[in-house]
Amino acid sequence: MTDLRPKVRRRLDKQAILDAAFDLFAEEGESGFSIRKLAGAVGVDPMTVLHHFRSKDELLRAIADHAVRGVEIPRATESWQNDLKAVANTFRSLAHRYPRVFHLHFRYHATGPADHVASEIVYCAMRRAGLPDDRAAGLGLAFYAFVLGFALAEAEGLLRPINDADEAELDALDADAYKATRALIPALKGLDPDLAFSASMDAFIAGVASFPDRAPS
Amino acid sequence: MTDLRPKVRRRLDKQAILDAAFDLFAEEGESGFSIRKLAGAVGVDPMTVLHHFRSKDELLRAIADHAVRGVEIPRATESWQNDLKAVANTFRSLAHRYPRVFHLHFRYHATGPADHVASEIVYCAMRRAGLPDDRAAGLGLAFYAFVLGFALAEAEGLLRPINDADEAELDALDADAYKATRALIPALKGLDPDLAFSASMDAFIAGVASFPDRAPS
DNA sequence: AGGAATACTCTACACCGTAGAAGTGTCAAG
DNA sequence: CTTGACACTTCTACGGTGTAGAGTATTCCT
Repeated sequence: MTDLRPKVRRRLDKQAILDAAFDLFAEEGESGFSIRKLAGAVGVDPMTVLHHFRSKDELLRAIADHAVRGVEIPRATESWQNDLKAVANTFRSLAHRYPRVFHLHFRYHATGPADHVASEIVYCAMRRAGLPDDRAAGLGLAFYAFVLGFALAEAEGLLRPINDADEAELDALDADAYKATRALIPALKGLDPDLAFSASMDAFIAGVASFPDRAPS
Repeated sequence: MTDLRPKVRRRLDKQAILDAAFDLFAEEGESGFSIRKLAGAVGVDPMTVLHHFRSKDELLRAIADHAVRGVEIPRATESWQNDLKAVANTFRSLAHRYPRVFHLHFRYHATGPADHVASEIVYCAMRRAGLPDDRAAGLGLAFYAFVLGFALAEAEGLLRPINDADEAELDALDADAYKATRALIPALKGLDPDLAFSASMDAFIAGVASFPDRAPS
């Protein structure tokens, strides 16, 4: 009945493979990742990998889980606003740390322990903000999607300050039709993603706080 | 010097290939898409595809462009709030229409005409909301990232109402540690993504409208 | 010790993107 | 009309991929 030994051995190997897989994926990105490369890096036959993970898809799922498993969700505080910001910052810094892995969270929407902890904090915050249950659920999920989306966009390079080529492209736009875009070129050159993120978080939170049909807190 | 004829012929073929590529990708998803399948569907040699698109990567980029090229961005109105919502709805419905294609917008952050039109409206709205230029740039981009992120999350199934299996998983969570999550299970079962989206848009917009250092509108 | 389970490897197959050479048809210049 | 240039298409081939299936080695339980 006590089958610890084989499992110990097996689990160690499986974990070692997963660690190596994560490292390889984080370094090379999805296009540079293959089971054969991974097997080569671990010094093992490719089919050994598939013995532990039934398919590449399952391995990628495990990689996605592995990333989120390492995050520390800060405990809830007395301010729901701060709690929301803390959750948001946690996921954003996760995306910063592993920019090439982060998109897997969308493909395999992980519902591991860390995700449950995070969404509990979000839901709790929404209710503490005085929202009725249906609103809390919807806005909580939307908040989650927003945060993940922002983090992904950032990881994929969508929010980088514009370079000279970008500037030239914007400068070539019609001066009348694109007045605002052209006027903001200097601001876009000096864009601070941290500031943009915290400002937009503040905006969203302020919007939640002033939600029409909320109860008094 | 006048080499119009051959180009006309060529463009038609190239466009036909791109159309077929888009259809195949939209139907099968990225994992079911290959140059060889596409070539088979068009009735042409695989290398012909690569003659028109230098590589698969370039073809995918063209597919991403193709999707966004078809969207109609509504013209700016007198209400910047409505303009923001209109842009948001445009991209969200794009994701609804082509859920398996939408993630390409993150990989190849398209800056085609449609994107310029959309971001002009967003920037213009932010300035009309009274934000200073640096804030307008940051919040405009953040708004964009939020909207794309929400749409992607939805396309990937992150915002579907929970099913019985999900419910059982949530129900199995610790009753004390996950009070809010468990309390919201009924709301999550009846979740309305449209409502969640519009409510969160309202929240964000209300937050922008009440931004501290904005000028009087 | 014997048997069963587990871990691992080898071989093989179908599929992939694409480099390079070899047609093929069309057109402008001689 | 011939010739050359050129865009277009195809053929062949190479190295890479995920993984099914059979075989081997190791380990554990009785």
